[in-house]
Amino acid sequence: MARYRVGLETRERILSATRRLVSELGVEGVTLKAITDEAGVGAGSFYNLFDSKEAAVFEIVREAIEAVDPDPAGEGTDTLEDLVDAFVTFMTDAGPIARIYLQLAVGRGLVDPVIGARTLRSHRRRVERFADAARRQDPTLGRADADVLAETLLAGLTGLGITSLLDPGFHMAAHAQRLLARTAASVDAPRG
Amino acid sequence: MARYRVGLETRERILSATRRLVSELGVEGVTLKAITDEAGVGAGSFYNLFDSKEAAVFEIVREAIEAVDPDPAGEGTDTLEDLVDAFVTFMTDAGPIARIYLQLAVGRGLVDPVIGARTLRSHRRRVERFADAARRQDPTLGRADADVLAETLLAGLTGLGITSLLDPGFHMAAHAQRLLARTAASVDAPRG
DNA sequence: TACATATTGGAGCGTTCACTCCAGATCTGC
DNA sequence: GCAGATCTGGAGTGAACGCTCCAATATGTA
Repeated sequence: MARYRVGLETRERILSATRRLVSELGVEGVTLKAITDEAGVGAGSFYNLFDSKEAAVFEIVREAIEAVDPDPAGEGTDTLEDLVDAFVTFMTDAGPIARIYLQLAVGRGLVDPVIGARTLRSHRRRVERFADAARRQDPTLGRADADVLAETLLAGLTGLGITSLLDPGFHMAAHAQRLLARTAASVDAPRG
Repeated sequence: MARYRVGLETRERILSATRRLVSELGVEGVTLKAITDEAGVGAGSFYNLFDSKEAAVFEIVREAIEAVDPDPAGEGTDTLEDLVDAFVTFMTDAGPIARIYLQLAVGRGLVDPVIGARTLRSHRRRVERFADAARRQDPTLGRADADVLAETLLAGLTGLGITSLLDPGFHMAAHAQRLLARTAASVDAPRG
């Protein structure tokens, strides 16, 4: 939507403001006015660049997820451990944004079909990446088994992530490492 | 708050209406007016019986969770499998209410400190019940190990529940059974 | 029956807030 | 430096909605 340089700069100012405010107050806690005031622009400028308040929020979440991607180019060089680490990093280091992500993906995705479909799509892509990494590490692993492993691992990570955001004292990294070790082990030797 | 018979009946009508509407439209999607219209009462009657719209929603979620409890009396007779089954039943059979539960616990709990604290408390209670059941089944299991097992298992179940609500084709029961088998097995033989 | 207490409906209050509109300023390619 | 597109602020719109208030009525109790 932005074509001129000033427009692109304004866009960045708005995204920074949105990131700051939404991190602190959550999606519902932030008004459009707060964002435009913080960015030093009028509402008209905002709507010249974004379709809605939500669109700006989606954008900052997207950027935050992309920032921790261990293989942004999609070259297939990431290991299962890389992916788990990235997930943990996102949940712990990008805490406030991770909160927003879950608020949107779970809180809204379960109610709004459009957001739900979007969430499901990105979930499926993530499962596939986890499964691919698992098969690279253990070529004897069948596609179906790898999918189940990936689905289970991701489910566990998501649950741990939620707990970690609810409980500041929760040590997600340790739990995630144990989870990865167990999940992988149970594939090598299905009944220990 | 209700003392007279008519009040108790009104309370039930309001809860039924809330259950119906909120199941269909989500918490934010339902207005107080919709609830009172559906229940055939005025706003005054509603507020005579409930502190807020939210209070009524919490109540129906509480009742739905209680309804699947395999050991409501807390006699310590439930097995790990019972608890996993109850969780799966809640997520699949009570689908619409489970949606509301997650919407509140995750979507709101991560933003509103009061709801967050409440969610964390019930999470801790649930971890304890899972851990107790695990130790009854395997008395050699240490308390710390049981807690880790419970925490991990619950995290996985939560993640699977979210996926199951997002993806109608997802077979949660099968994944949960596998998860239980693997989690338990990995404790008996930590490194397969 | 008389009295205290509970219940009732629903008008309306007070507020919030995303978004529209548009005239004028600014930009960029030619 | 001109034309046409883009960008700008911010007043204003319009709708939403949780909750209060209270006089009238119903209920239970002694």
